[in-house]
Amino acid sequence: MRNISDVIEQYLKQVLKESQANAIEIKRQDIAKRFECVPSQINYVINTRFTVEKGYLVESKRGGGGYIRIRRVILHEKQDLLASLIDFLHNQPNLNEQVVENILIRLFEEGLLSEREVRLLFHVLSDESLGLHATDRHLIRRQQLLALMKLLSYR
Amino acid sequence: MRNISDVIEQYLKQVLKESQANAIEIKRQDIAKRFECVPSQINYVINTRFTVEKGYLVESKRGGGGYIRIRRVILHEKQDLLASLIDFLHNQPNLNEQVVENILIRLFEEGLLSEREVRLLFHVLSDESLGLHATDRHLIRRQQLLALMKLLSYR
DNA sequence: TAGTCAAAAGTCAAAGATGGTCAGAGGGTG
DNA sequence: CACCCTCTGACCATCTTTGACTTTTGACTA
Repeated sequence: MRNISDVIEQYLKQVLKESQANAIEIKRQDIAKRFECVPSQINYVINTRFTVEKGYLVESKRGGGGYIRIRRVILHEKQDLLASLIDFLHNQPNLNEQVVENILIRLFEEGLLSEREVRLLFHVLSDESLGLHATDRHLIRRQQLLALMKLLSYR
Repeated sequence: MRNISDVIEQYLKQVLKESQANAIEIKRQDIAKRFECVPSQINYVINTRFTVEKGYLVESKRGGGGYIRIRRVILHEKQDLLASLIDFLHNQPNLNEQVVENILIRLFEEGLLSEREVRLLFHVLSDESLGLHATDRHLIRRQQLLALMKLLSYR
């Protein structure tokens, strides 16, 4: 293998495969030492190889007792729908309540959200809840809906 | 477990669970000795892990015969829980990710949200999703969480 | 009763321990 | 050569641990 990133990637995937739990917890420093590279190399590997689209979920904690946890997740089969909604969100400047509702209902119809989840989210994303000026509302909704899509992309 | 704070947290929660009274009384010095740490470590654990929004109440007394009493607050009535959280939201200026997570998990523990709903909402209310400056984030979170409480209050 | 002292617990800031980010240098490939 | 990955290190953010100093409380003493 030609570069260290690939080697580290393979190593992590191997460990992941061997673990029962679908998840591993590593110490950045340890891995860096094992492969004799700088710690930030590990971030590079994770950012380029263990992304959500590739079916991985990464959490971490800093400070004493810190760790990086990598989890294998199963992607939802409706990636196309999500991609098109994400695309829509990026190009639609006007995210008023009606548009938000449409999106949420669409997600419900496609089986990605329950009725109750739609209600919760709609309430949280409503004009009343957000307050603010219209432009800010649109902006925040876009970001929050995008975060939602990202979460829905796996089970 | 990685760090002493987590260990002490687990220990205290265990003792709490085993006690009949929903409350325990400890001597700071004793706990510190048991885990071989400085006494103020205990304060750290209490301040970071046994917070109001997580549903804990802490009282203490100094001097001879001093103690620290930790009480688990259990609110069987949905309205009581929501009222106390609403109260908390109004009085807590600092609504960072950790606090938001604590609140959502509390709602889960008391049966008002499912695990998945917690994940959805936490994601939507995360730093990453909100972007913005800290103060604005806190503000928006307060409003959105209050909206959530309101919705949850009528079943 | 007032004063003193020792035994708690509290506070806070500095030091320690991790992980994250980012921009620029380095290298391989079409 | 141009471009796209990789690699590196300086600097940043966050959580934990530690210890010096402070405050509170009750018992004992004058």
